Amino acid sequence: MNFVEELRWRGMIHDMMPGTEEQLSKEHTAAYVGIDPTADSLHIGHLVSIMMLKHFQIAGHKPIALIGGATGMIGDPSGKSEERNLLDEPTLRHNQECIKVQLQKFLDFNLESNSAEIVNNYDWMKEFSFLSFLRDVGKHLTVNYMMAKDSVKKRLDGGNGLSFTEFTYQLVQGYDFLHLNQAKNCKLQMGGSDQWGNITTGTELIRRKTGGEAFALTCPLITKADGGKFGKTESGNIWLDPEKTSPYQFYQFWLNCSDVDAEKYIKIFTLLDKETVEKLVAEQAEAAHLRPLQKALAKDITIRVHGENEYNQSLEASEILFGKGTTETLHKLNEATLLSVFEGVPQFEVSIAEVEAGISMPDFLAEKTTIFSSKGEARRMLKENGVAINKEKVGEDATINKSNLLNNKYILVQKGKKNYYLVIVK
RNA sequence: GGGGAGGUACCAGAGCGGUCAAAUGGGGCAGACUGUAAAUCUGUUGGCGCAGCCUUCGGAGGUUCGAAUCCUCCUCUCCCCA
Repeated sequence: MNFVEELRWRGMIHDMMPGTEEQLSKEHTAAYVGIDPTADSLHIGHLVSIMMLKHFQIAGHKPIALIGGATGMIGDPSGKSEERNLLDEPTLRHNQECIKVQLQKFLDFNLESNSAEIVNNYDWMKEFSFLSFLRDVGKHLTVNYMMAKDSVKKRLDGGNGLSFTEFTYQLVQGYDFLHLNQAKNCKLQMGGSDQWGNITTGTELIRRKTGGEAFALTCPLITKADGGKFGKTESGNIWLDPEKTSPYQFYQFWLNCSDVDAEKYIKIFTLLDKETVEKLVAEQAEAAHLRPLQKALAKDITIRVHGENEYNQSLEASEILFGKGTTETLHKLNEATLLSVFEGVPQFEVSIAEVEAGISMPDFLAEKTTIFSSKGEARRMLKENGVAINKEKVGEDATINKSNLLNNKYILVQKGKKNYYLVIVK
């Protein structure tokens, strides 16, 4: 199965320039995707294009990850995007290094023929003078062409205006492609479907300026069945960095996907082959409550990103918290297990003296700890039967005292079904 | 530079002198149902010592018994014309 066929059955192709498939079967090709270096970690939103690179490399081609140090400073008008902050160079470099480490979990940087590579467009844009840019790049494309782009048209019609900077964005990104085309013989750019306009500006620029050939391939934007934004939770992005999103939370994110989404995601975010996926889908249809799809998806991607150990711990933690876990089993857990289960769960400290004296529920939840942001909110939730201590629902009038301690120093608080907090009593 | 419109809770958006802690929708959170799903239904969504009080409607003053609502100045945003 070639690269394009592979992506096709996985539902990862939204649009493709004619001739792309031929180019790839003709010779080994280099392709790139752009990544915004706005943080020192990737989040799962980045994963789609990284998986495209991964498949690309598996197919024997050369993947390039372009860190958008320069473009990130400008702000892509495609979709609504807020004004970006200028990153200073040390931050940029730091982010680039961190991202590289994470990319190594997906791409192979030590191959003889088609090693992955990382480049940063800041490196070639920073010395580029405005005049040279106008002469060497701006001259080759007409404003008419640029205005015909959907992303530009939308903003022009929207009544909100479009700054010159944003308008120019496509030229800068287009120049990246031209640069890589000349420097590294890169002939393909991939990205999300929202990037189509920007990518084609690049291919157009290459054609007009050098007469060379270049291609574009985009994947559909990842959506959720309920229309929500993919990869976001109440607490923000799902990061690959375990400091930002614990392996347990990471694992839970995938495990919690709806059935519809899981089937889509497993094709995109894992390398499981068609046969395996089809088997899992069949199993899901038969015994949906066992959620074979979600489990396989969560397992595969958690191991890839965090490793086998972390996966096993997350699995164990999930079983204790959601499975047969009761107050008794919690009391029976030894300290080491307890701590490893709750690694990555928000923690609070309360003094032993206060616990011995007894603390009222609203005080405990909103004052001694910040599990709730106000006592009113805590009370509300208590009334709604939404708070449990050590897996046992409690009411508004309950108090915290010594009998609630697990291993003499821990209290497990549960807000709703899925949010856990560990209070350490000292 | 001239003219116009407008800044209300997480967002969108009503309210235009008292009955406004502020309609409605979306989003969030929780409960029921379930499979840690989806859909649905219900509750809730400023703070507190919670039948009461305190702080909110861009900012600062003012009018009034009483202001999100009226007046003055400031400020920010957007649109149109030059």
